[in-house]
Amino acid sequence: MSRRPPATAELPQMQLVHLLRAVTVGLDLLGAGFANTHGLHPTDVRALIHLLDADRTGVAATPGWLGAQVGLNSASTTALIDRLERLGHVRRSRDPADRRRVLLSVDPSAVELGWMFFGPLIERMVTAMQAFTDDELDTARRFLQAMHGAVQVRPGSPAGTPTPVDSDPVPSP
Amino acid sequence: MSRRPPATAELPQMQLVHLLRAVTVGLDLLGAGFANTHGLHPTDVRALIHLLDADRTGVAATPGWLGAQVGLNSASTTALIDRLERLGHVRRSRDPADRRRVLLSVDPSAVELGWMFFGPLIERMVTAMQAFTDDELDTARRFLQAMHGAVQVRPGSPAGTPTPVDSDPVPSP
DNA sequence: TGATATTCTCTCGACGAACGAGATACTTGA
DNA sequence: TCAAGTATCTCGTTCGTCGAGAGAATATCA
Repeated sequence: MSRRPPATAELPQMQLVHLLRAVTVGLDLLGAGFANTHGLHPTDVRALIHLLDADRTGVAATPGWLGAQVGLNSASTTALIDRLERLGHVRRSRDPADRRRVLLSVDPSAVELGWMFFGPLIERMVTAMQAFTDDELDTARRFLQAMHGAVQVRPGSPAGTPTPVDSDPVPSP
Repeated sequence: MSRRPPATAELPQMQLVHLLRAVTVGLDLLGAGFANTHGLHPTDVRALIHLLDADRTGVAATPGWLGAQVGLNSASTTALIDRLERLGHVRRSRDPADRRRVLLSVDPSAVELGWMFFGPLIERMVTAMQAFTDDELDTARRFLQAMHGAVQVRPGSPAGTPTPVDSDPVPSP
């Protein structure tokens, strides 16, 4: 108890921290539920999200890149891609420019799966956003960008942190 | 592609959705990094967070409750608590009122661990919040609450969704 | 009171995701 | 051409998770 920093517990800022974390927990549970509804593992869902993101933003997805995104070993990444390929959600092809590399392309079935997950969620979110003015949404956007920055650790993240993410998943507007 | 809803891709709302998801991904990776730095598993970290929340808000934590929070089987929940108990972060004790139930109490070491994780993160977040006025922070709070509501699914969540959470992790202000 | 159903937790055996170490294929620079 | 570096994959092990079911305590009703 005495170790607890003095007055942070009641600051309105702490409400926001807890709230943000609650949203995160909710999204995680949502993803986990969607995963075992479709015979996937939570990691598979996360991987699919990253692959769809890459597809959407034109980033070239390779096993190494994907492993970095989801924080996985190379061995585990291979196994992950094997699973997704076996399910028909992803295809491997050699990069003609650098034939060491393998390029991952998402199948339409993966896109469809993505929309099955995100579609209703996005719908609920967008509906909820209708209660806000454009200015307020812009404030929320700036706020989330600030939080996104606070979450990205780059300095002395002690050993084993799988976060050397090079490409920002959210391209600045 | 033809399955993609018409014009959602470029709406400013979509920016917010992607941004929120990016923050979630960041927090997840942060948790995973913290986990294997301390010889824990991501699930253990999530469980500790819930246990600390319960401790903070005065909710009685039991194995069943914890399992529901993290979306785990009863067998897995037992194993999870075994791990945490072996590490000295949690203690089991019988509920004197209902002697079927086991009450979980967090050790000070767990609280310390929690602050090692959240301390720096909260600091960065609160610092980032200083760039916002009180009104703006209030807008952000309302926005996050709306998103939190959108994330909580209650109706026909198809089979296996582990989200029948009864107690709101974020007590309304 | 006694019998039955319900609730909560734990044990057992099996599966498979993730890891570490090392092998293989390709590219780049001297 | 050869060495060093990079990208991916293979092999064997560990351990978290699951399904099924047992045990203990409580609640319900005749």
